[in-house]
Formats: sequence, C-alpha cells, structure tokens
Amino acid sequence: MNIEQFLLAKVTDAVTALYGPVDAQAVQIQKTRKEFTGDYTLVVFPLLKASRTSPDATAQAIGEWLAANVAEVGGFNVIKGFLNISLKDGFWAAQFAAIGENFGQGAPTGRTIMVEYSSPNTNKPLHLGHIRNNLLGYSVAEILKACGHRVIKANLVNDRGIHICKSMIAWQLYSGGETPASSGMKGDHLVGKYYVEFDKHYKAEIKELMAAGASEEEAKRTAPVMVQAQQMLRKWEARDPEVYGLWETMNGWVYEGFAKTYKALGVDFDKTYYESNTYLLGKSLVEDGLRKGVFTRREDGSVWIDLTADGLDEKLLLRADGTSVYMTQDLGTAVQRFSEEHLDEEIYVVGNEQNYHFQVLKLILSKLGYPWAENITHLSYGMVELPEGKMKSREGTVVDADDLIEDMVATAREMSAATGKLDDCTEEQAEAISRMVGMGALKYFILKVDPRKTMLFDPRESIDFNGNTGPFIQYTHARIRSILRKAAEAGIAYADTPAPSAYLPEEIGLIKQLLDFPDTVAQAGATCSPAVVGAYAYELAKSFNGYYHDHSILKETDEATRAMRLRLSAQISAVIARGMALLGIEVPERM
RNA sequence: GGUUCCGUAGCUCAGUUGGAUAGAGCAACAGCCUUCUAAGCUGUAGGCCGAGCGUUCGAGCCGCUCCGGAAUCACCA
Repeated sequence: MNIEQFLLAKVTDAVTALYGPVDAQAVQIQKTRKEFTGDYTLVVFPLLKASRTSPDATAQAIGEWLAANVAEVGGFNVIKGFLNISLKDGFWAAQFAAIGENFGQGAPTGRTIMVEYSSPNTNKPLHLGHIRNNLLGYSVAEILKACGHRVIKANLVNDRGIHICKSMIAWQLYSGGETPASSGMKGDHLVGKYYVEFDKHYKAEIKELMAAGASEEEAKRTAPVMVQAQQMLRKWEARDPEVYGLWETMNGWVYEGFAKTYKALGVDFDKTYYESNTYLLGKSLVEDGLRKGVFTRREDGSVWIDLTADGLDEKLLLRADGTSVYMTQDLGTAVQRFSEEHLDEEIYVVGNEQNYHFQVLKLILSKLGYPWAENITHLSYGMVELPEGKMKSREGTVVDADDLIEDMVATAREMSAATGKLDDCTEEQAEAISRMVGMGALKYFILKVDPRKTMLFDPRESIDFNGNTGPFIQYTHARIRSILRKAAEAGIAYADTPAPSAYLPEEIGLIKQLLDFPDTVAQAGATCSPAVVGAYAYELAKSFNGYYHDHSILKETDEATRAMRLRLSAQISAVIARGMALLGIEVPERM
C-alpha cells in the first residue's frame, strides 16, 4: 500500500466520522503543489454537501480530526478550501530506511507484452527518424519490464519487395563489383548508395523517354531500370538462384551495418522476424473472413473489406492475382504472434503516418472475432523535423544515424578535453565516457519529448550539455559517485549508522522525491512514455544539485547526519542510474 | 472532402483522473569557484495556454464552432 492510499483511507475515516457516509468519489487527495506547505492536499469542495458548512470550516474540522487521530500526521493548514496535510519527518525517514534492493521494480504481473520496433528496410541506412523509433521502442520495453511485465522485443525486418530489388539491380549495373570490403564502406551505406543510384538513373531514363515523346506515366512504366527491377522481383519470388544469392549477399552487408548502428544505440531484440518469411501469412485469414461474410470477393478475384460503415474506406486484402498486401501480412503475423507467443498485448512502435493502417488492422481483427484486437496498441510517434523543415532523402536533408552518433560523441570528447577533467584517465576510459555522454545527450534530447508529438531536432540545441539534458543528469550522478568514493577512501562507514534526530527540509524533500520513483515508472508504463521518467530524473538531479550546493556532505560533523546524507546521496545516484537505464542511457562514475 | 493528431514564454518542451498564484531549459541580463567536480548554483526579465461559446463551485485540460499546422485516405511497405 502506498502513502497516498494510506492517507486516502484515513481521510475517508475522518469524513465518515464527522459527516457520515460519503461517496468515495468525493474524497480527492493529491500531492501538494510546491508553492504550498504540506505533503498531500484534500480538496474539500466535493464534500460541502455533506458537511453543510463553509469550505474553510470543513477543511479545518477534517484537519483537526486527522491531527488528533492519525499518528503519522504532523500538522495541517487550510487555504481557500484546500486542506494541506503534512506528515511527520519521522514517517518519511522510516519510509526512506525501508527502501529495498529492487526499488522501482514492480512485482511480476504475469502479462506478456510484445514491443515491435525498429523494423527497418534493408535498402538504406538508418536515419534520425529511425533513431527516435529505436530509442522509444527500447525504452518502452525496459519500462514495461520494470512494471513487472514479461516483454518480448521484436524487430520485423522488411527485407523483400521492389525497393530491395532497386538497390540490387543498380548494384549489378553500376557498381563494378564494389563490396564493403573493397570500398571500406559500411554495408548499409553501400547498399543505400545504390538505392540512390537507381533513382538517379531511373529519373534520367524517364526524362529521355519523355523527350522522345512518351507520356510521363508511360515513361515511368517502361524505363529500362524499372523494368529490370520488376523482373528481378519476379525472379526472387521464383527463387531464381542467382537473384536469390545476390539478395542474400546484399542483405548480409546491410545486416552487418545495422548491427553496428544498433550496438552504438544500445538497442537489442529478443526476436527478429523477416518479411521474406512472413509475407505469405494471412491468406488463410482471408478464406476465414470470406466464410464469415466479413470480406467479399469481386469479379476479378480480388478480396476486399468494406469499412465505410465505420467511417473508413474499402480496403484491399488480396490482389486479383492472389498475392497479399501489407495489411494481409500484418493480420497474419498478429494472429500468429498472439497464439504462438501467448501475448496479452502487443505494442507497435510505428510512426504516425501509419495511424490509418493500424486503425484498420484493429478493426478487421475485431470483425474477424479476435477478442485481443483491443490489446493492440499503436505507439504512434510524431515525425522528427529539422529547422529547415522535413527530412527528405531525395533532397539530401536526411540526418544519417551513424553520422549523428559520431558527431555527438566527438562533441562530448571536445567538451571533456576543454574542461581537462579526464586528463588523468587512460585513452580508453576517456573514450568510453565521451561515448556515454554523447549518447546520453542524444538519447535524452529525443526521449524527453512526449512520443506522440512531432518534435524539432535542432543540431545546435541537441549538442548542448547544460540545463535539461542528459549530461546534466549524468554529471549529477558522477558527482555523487565521487563523494561516495571519497567517503570509502576515508574509511567512512554509513550503511548501518543510526538515523539522526533531525532532518533538513531539503532532505525530507529529497526523500519524498525518491519515494515517487515507483509511481513514476508505473505511470510511464501505463502511458508508454519514457518522457515521464526523463522528467523525473531531471527533477531529482536538479533538487540534489541545489542541496549539494548548500550543504556539505563529507564535512558534516554530526556522524549520524553525515551517514544519513551519504545514504541519501547513494540512493539518489542509484535511482538516477536506474531511471536513466530505463531510457537506455548509461551514467558514468566520473566525467 | 473524410479520419486521426497537434497549437502553452522569442526558441525547444513540461503541465497527473478538471483544482490553489500555468512551470522548466535554451537564448538575454546580473551575481557565485581558497570550500565534497562551475557540464554546477542563485537572481531578473519574459504569458489573452490559437480564437469564441458552453458544461460547473472551479477549465491549459471536458463539449461544440471556427482559425492555423501535420499525417493519412495506394492492387507501396
């Protein structure tokens, strides 16, 4: 039972004793805002009908009852119909002392949740948009684990289709056999280069054909590279050995490249699915849907669902030639996963451009009679925009993931060199810390924004290491760890020292903030929002910095107080580390 | 046009199930290193919460109508 529930029960007792039985809805308790003194606040307006007196008199009466009957209540004040209740310092101190090893880790819920994220195409390297996706997916998965769920991180690799064939045909025609080994280029970048190459040649051919009198549509259809790419797709589907071999080789290059980027980002997966294995799924569902009369077959043989009654459109599920589309595959994979993995819930981390797709997906699944359709969540994150506007690959305004990562790390390196704080470290140590800090800046910058909002990525601002940033929080952690090291060197033991007789208001405040951690994690999990954890870690770090500035920890002369301060600091650094870990951010011992 | 989402300080963003005087950071200005790491701390300034109605004891938050912006409405994925 948490503190709020405890107090709510006591307040309900008070109200019942004073005014008789009252609707539970009318007893509203919340944390007291910072501007006022008190820990929890009872809003008395909803109780006025029962009390039949003024707001202030009601609040006063309840406050007096609580002060007299609840040992933990230390005092209260009444302001304009708000009863602010303060709990005794001793109560908070006892709560602090009771913090255990797995603080913030929720009890097992028995629920299994799959989080699908990343889901890249294998024809080009990852960019800034993918970074947001990957960071979000990883963090949400970690947060859900901390909430006590069993989590499966899944990646669905889009490794087949015409866009892959575009890179392949361009490589065959224009590369002269270039490989990652021969060029020294990262595999995903090399393949991406030929995807761009395809587009260049394709455009040129269209222009040529149109100059020769073809219509635009005709030119697009008959351009030789495109025709060859389509031939290649048909050969791939027929498992032509040569095409299939090339496909495996080039995808292999891409996977090597992706592995490096994923490692740099610190994300991982429990399961990797490939569309080349799953793209035929869902056809049996189509038969099922036809039998149930949910789908209809047209004269040309194509299969559709009419969703106009639900305010949507008609949707194709099977082409006239019997091949399936994206929706069909997604229906199939969803059904397969829920049954094979015994999922209670699935969260798709996919950009908001696919809102319509997921709306339709859920609707179709529920029409097919799957009760778990409502347990599908589309974590629909907003686009990342640049100061110049949207990222457009054709205009060369995409921010490449690998470049961005290296820029951030380089900036961190320069910053460390400028302060000279890492001068006595080894090269390897300094590099590891720079990487931690650079990545911390990048990850925090992206994750501190509410996922579903479109966000602006300003490179200048992202590289700022002051204020509400990852490095600020990491720095607080490093300073605390430094104090704890110094305490250990001086042989100061603090773990088992008895609690002091008195606490400063700031210390009680820090204890309260610490105790909020489990609720914060639960809220972040319920809303799929790493930003909630980020804001918490920032506030905690900020409070500690103020405290640290005003009060010495190691120089405190009272032994019990010094020990308590060390315990408090240690606990804060641990919670910062845990919170940041939920965002995929590491914290250094020094920086 | 239909559907979904967004409009809060100059800029980037917070703002719990409706609660008190709407908060941070950046940028600007003014201070604080002989003292546990100044990647820090303190202060000043900055607001018709897009607009208007409504719901009620109370609205940045809920409802309706506008205005402005985004995404989507493919036999692409």
